[in-house]
Amino acid sequence: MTKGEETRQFIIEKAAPIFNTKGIAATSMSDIMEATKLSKGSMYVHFENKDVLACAAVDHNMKILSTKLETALRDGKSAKEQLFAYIEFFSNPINPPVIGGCPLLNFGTESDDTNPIVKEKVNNAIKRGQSLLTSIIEKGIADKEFTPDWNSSEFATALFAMLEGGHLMSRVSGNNDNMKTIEKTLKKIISEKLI
Amino acid sequence: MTKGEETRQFIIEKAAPIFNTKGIAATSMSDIMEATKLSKGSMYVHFENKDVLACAAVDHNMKILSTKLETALRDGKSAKEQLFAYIEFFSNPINPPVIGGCPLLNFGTESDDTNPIVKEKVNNAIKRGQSLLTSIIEKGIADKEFTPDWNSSEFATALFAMLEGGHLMSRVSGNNDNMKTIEKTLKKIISEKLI
DNA sequence: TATAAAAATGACCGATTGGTCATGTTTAAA
DNA sequence: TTTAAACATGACCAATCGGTCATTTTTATA
Repeated sequence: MTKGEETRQFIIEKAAPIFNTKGIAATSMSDIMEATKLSKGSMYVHFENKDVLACAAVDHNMKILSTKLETALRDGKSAKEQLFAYIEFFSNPINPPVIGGCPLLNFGTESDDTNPIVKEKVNNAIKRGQSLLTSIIEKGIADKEFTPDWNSSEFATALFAMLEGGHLMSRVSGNNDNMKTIEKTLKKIISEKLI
Repeated sequence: MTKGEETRQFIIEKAAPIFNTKGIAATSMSDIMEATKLSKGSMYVHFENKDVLACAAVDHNMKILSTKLETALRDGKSAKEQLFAYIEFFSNPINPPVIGGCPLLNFGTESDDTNPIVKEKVNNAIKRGQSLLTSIIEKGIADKEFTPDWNSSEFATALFAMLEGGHLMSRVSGNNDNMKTIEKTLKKIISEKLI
């Protein structure tokens, strides 16, 4: 990595949690300057404008999420264990895997009416999440772990929605109670599908 | 209503959809001035600052939501019908009952890390939503409509989370497909609890 | 080690932000 | 109809916004 690439990456890493916490619109270049201790001119050497930096920060936040999720799923031996790991990975919104909370929720709600580029990034990330879940369930069905009549993509959608909704509820209430209820509910449904 | 109260209300009604669409931080007083065709000074006669106006707009958006929801539930004769009406009320995020989409989702995600006052407003609104759902289910159980072993508050939480999560997914994807899947899933679960 | 390119700096720019206030106009009660 | 209070106006304010650029410093290669 050249010096320039290093600095660019450094800025992204410092900026990502700020954008995810405050939102894109509410984050100023001064915020990033303060966090990086870099001058304004230097920021614009590496990013042609704030939007480009914000997009890079969005990507980075989602990358952290998917990387950490991948790690969390790796130890799951069965499909059931992987689904449980997936749920547990999202079960602590007060101390979430990505600083500022779920970037899909944060950037999705901010961008849906205002920023089509970020919106599409979030849309694709959600689709990837859904298809990952679907494939885990289908693997479980193929391995005779789950009942074959289980509608995999339908449940994947429901599970994903519940986790995102539960994330919101817990973040706003300031505790994980709602999320724990959802974790319990989801695990019960999955257990009922075990053969 | 005095002239002043009328103007104040007029400003709130014009401002509410803007705040709900763009977000609080990204909405400027100039945006409100343009929408109301009022002068800046006039805005500050009725609201001491932007935060106060934003809070009033948040309240107004939530009021619209709860009022429309109340109307939608009124015709439901049984508990089952009311639950279905509740779900259907939220089943079209692309053309939602409140301009800009669900204010709980929008203001909740924006405020959770930055605005404790709005955060608490959203928290209370969610609690009201949950207890409304819980009481409908419990009425259904008392009326021998649902099986008595149904955990009402647990399902209320799950239902609420799924609707919010589905709302996000549909808004970001630009269509109601995910929400329709969730509607179907929820209705199936409820139907299984019918006696 | 010489040197050209890349990176970093910070003063500076116009535009916009939230907010104030003296002034003029409208409202509503006496 | 008088009159004081309430309301509306828009020029104005300091602060901050995103962004530029001439200049200096650092990097990396020949």
